[in-house]
Amino acid sequence: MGISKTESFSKRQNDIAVLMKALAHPARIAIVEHLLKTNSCVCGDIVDKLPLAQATVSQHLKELKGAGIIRGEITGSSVCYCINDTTWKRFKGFLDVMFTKYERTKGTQAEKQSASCSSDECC
Amino acid sequence: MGISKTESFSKRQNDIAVLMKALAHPARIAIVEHLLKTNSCVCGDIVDKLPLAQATVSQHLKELKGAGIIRGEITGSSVCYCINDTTWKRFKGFLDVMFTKYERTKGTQAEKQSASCSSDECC
DNA sequence: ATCTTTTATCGTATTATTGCGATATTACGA
DNA sequence: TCGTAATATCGCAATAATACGATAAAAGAT
Repeated sequence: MGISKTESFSKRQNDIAVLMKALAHPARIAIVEHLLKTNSCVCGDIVDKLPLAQATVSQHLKELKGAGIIRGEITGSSVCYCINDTTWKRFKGFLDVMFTKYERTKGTQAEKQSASCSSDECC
Repeated sequence: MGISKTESFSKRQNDIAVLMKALAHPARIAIVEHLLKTNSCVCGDIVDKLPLAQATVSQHLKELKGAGIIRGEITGSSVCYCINDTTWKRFKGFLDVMFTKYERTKGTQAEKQSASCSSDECC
């Protein structure tokens, strides 16, 4: 997507961005949602569920795996995918912090923001 | 980023992907974190805080705004940015559902998954 | 050994993103 | 009105993502 000045940002910010990017495609959301629902994650099943060619699905799986969001285990000639607990918890942790920050700021400035950011001092 | 078959996926999945994509860059994470911390969101302040040219920051702001994550209000010759409450809550809602699904599946299959997805029936 | 099934990788056309200088736009002040 | 300050947009070069057919690689089955 064009050169990115990742080195100018914190590791934390880059980590979050990597996870978000991995989920920044409806096919990958579909894959993750499928894995969240059923833990049955043979690659072929995922290919069958998605309206994309096998090669394309494989590429999406690779990206999710690259970001650490899923793990794949070889079982004979098929591969079994599942959510990577460690990363998923880390992701949830990042978001919890952000959502908490939001609530805190919201709460502090409740009156000022009542008219949804249209007062002089809202920003 | 190349043609995407968005029409093949649900509105929900596309909506989530759009929000994730908007946050899939460390600069945009930095902007959102800044807005979460201080509600002071004059555009110039953000430009000063980021190691990017003004034009580039403006483009990132536009993308965040396009996804509905932030809102911009014109105040004289400057623009005041803040988190868009509606979208932010919707985003949190999407993620809450995913995290809940995860906990549920995890709980249900606690024994099977004990060895972290390496048993025969894990997937 | 050969064929089949399953998944990954390669090659490639198309399209999107990133970053920035240059320039336009808008509001304010002298 | 003219100049200045604050943002947005344009245009471009460089790079990354998407999708898929073709093909490779690995494991089972016959």
